[in-house]
Amino acid sequence: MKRKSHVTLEDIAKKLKVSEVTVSKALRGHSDISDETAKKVHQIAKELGYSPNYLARNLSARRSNMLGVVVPKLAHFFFGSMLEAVYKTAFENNYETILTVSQENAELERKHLETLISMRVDGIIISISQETNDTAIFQWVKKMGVPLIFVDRRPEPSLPGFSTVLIDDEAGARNAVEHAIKIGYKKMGFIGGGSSWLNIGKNRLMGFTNALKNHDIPVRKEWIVPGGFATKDGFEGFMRLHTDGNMPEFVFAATYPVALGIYQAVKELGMKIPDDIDIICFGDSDLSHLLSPSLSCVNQPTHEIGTVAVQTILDLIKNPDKQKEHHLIIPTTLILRETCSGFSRLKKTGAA
Amino acid sequence: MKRKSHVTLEDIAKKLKVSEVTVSKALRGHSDISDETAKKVHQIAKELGYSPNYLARNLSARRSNMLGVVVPKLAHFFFGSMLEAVYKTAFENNYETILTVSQENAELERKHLETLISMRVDGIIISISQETNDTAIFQWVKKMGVPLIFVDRRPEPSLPGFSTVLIDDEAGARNAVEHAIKIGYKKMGFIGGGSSWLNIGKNRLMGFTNALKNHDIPVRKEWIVPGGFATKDGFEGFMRLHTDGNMPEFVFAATYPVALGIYQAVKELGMKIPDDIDIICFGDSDLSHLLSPSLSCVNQPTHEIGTVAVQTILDLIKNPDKQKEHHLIIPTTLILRETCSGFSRLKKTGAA
DNA sequence: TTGAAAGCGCTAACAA
DNA sequence: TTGTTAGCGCTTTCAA
Repeated sequence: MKRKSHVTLEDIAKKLKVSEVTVSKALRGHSDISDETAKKVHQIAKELGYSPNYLARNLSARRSNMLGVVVPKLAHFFFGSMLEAVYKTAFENNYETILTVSQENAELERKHLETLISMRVDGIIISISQETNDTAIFQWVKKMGVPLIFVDRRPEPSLPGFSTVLIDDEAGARNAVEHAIKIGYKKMGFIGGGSSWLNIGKNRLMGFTNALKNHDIPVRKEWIVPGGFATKDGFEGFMRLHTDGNMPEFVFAATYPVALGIYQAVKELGMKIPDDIDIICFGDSDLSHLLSPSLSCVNQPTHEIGTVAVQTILDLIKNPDKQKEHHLIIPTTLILRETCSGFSRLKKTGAA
Repeated sequence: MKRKSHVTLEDIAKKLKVSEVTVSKALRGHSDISDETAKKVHQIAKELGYSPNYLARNLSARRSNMLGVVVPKLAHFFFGSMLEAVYKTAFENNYETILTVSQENAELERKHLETLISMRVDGIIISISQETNDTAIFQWVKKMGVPLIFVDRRPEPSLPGFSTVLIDDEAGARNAVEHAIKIGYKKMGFIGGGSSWLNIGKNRLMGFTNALKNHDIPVRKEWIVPGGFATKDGFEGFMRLHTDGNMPEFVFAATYPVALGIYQAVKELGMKIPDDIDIICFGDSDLSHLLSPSLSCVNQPTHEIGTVAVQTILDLIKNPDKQKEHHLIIPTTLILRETCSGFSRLKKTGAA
């Protein structure tokens, strides 16, 4: 494990016959130092191949310039895309991003939070796992003096004292379902995202039921199939609906992966979208438009979420005193493609 | 930026009237310490809410238990999926993963490598950007005494002194194209992945040409459209092919995103797969089978790559002396779906 | 089994 | 503008 030790401030200082402090300041562009000295220092640092030791720097300075991030999944378009923006914005603000993945597992999530605290990150951005229902760990993080914000997914009910950057889940789902109603659908189903301690499942379902209420359409329990947020939840959910017989004519998928699972189930069952079942889902992806039929979605601006999340946490880091809560709600847009288009409905009514 | 300071070893030591060293050892399960003392120490640590300071620990111990990772893109199935395995394997081995994203940009990649060195990661796993053609930075990393391995993408020609975990690109592409030839195609095209300083583009193209050579089919330059590895490269590549007129009957896509771009172009041009053009691509995704027609692929075992990459770098970290190169080549499998199936070809020859 | 001493490489006061 | 002093919180000898 031993390796030839790195060049240090001391090496540069000795070579130039100045103090370490002078070198340290010069390297960090401190205004104290004369242009001449600064130039020399940079010169020698380059010659010697100096690489500052962040461990030492951060330990000494009592801040790490690191942001901790916890997400439930990586290989999903939403998180991958959001994280690109997080990395970019953090980098632009001179922060390093320490990413951890909970794999939708509450225990792993807890360990990751402990690790991030031990790494002394300056702040934490988290999108909680679908299992997380114990909020003690977040209180502990807070007690450790590290600001934490929830992005996209937060505990339900909301946790006082923590800022959030959320999507307008209720309105997004409601608008989509009202669109389906306008086209003429009356038998409405909902699949996925059922855990009652997560905001996104609850609010999307609420948007769904609100849409039905607004149009005096009865909510039928047997057409609401809760579950997780993954592809397999969509697949199994639709299969269950099918086994029960008496299908709805439209389903709202709680997430994009859920919609993929539904596509898969529909294909296996030899059914057709939109003829046998029509669909809109919450969340877009770069290839929704390549599915057949192309999938209509409630679009979440993934990059904006990532960017705003970083800005929010940086603000909290820089102003630890006025710890008032920020609650940003980011609006969605409905993107209509081939599913649930007026056209597909017309075809059907014509045929009926 | 100030915050109430954390609990330290000293706090625990004072409370127990033992030395810091004893506490440090006890907390790390060092064999020196009596069970009794150890128990007490853990007890108090818990009571006080002690969280070890990794910055201090790593600075003092001269190793960080951190792995640095650089990938070109995040929102792509291949990297997202590979990274899940990297995180998992690293975690199981008590390593933290520091992920950085180059966005296919060589300059950013260089900065990230410098940052990782400054963070004093114990080793680096990198999949280089499609722009990277200056290898000096890798030599510099080596000089800094930090082991680095290339995974999936490495500079071309290969860089002596660095271990690699690669896919068998040549064989994967060759087998796929030979399959297409067996089905009866003779007019063969290749789109994407053109930069000659990246192994994957070069070797996949080589597999393509080898397949043609093996079957005495002439390689036609105008049907080989180089470019990058992204969706837009596939789209633009296919459009160029179309503008030139005189299309091939089959194209091999250098990557999965390239194939998506081709699907998009085909759709916009009002053409049909596989009737007008047939396709196989290098790299699978969780929803290839939902495309229409479902896409046949050369499957790369993403999880295996990530796992093996971590194992390789850990081995290098643990045995810095015997620095012999490891070169792992991971085989691929051809997954046939609706594109380029015998069936689709039969239909066509029947119709021709 | 325990602890004293020395330092990892850097930065933040404060003096000069 | 530069340097001195005093840590940051921990681990690694090595002696007791």
